[in-house]
Amino acid sequence: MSDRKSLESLFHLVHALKRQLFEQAEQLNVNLTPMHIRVMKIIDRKKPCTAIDIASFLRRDKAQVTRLVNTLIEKDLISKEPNPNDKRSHYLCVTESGTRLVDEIAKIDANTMQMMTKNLSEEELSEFQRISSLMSKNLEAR
Amino acid sequence: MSDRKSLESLFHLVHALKRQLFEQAEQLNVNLTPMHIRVMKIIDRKKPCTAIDIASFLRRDKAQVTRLVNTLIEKDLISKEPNPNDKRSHYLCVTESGTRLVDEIAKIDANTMQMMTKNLSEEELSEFQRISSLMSKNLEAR
DNA sequence: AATTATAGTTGACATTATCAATTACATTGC
DNA sequence: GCAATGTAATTGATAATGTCAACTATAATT
Repeated sequence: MSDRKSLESLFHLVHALKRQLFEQAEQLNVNLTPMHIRVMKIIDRKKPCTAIDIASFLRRDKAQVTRLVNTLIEKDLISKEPNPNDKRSHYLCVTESGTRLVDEIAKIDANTMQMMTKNLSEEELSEFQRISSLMSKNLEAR
Repeated sequence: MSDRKSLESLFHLVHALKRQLFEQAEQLNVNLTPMHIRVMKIIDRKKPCTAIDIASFLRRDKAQVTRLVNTLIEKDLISKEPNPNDKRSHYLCVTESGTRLVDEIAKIDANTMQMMTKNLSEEELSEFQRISSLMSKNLEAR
């Protein structure tokens, strides 16, 4: 069960979290996926924000970002503004209805976070995050 | 960056780990995916093992397990034996070539684990696993 | 014996992800 | 200034993972 040298506990957490995020997305009633929601949060936080910013933050292919962004534009949650420094690029901006969605996301997010960490101390949580960062850096440093 | 109340560090770890597992799978040169490899490990460890055992351990749909198992059978890595207690069900058994693969997997796995946790103490690692378990239980308990 | 439950399979489909090729613009070095 | 090279974004193709619903066959329950 508690195999010191196995990743099962992490795998199970990841899977449970994924399901949780899908349910979160459903609660928003706006037909978006978890990745769309992550992108909304990123655009809301980082201003100005380009597609490349999103791709590099998420460490994802630009192709995926383009498609996620397109859906968000179709749904009038974000808009593309010209990037004065680079005609190839655009600034992505949260619209009014996008802002309302981001507010909803924040509330639901807080609930999830609280549920997930309800019996953990601040120290345990930050320790968990510190170790997560170390491990991902170990994997990425190659 | 180090947002106390965000899951970004975990998300990044998950993504880095996923990439790592794909590379592991490629190293095996047997055209299997990370999930196939997880299933091989499960069948090897749990004897006897049925498809339902795998589904419940992975918390995955039976449909997915059926397909993963079928690929492994096609590649002669596991075989289906009759389950004497239930004619609907089968015992899944690692074949000879499957056993050789499992051995290779173990080696590559150990390398990954070492790389990922190289600057972590035993205590940190087990703390990480303890917290992971707690969080996934929190999410699953509903 | 009839009803209900379970093991496994199959088909359809959504989400996430990557790669390669392309277009348009930007930057660098001559 | 201009050629070469690099970068932002898009599009098409495709793979891996995951879920749901419907189904068959067998098991368990009443």
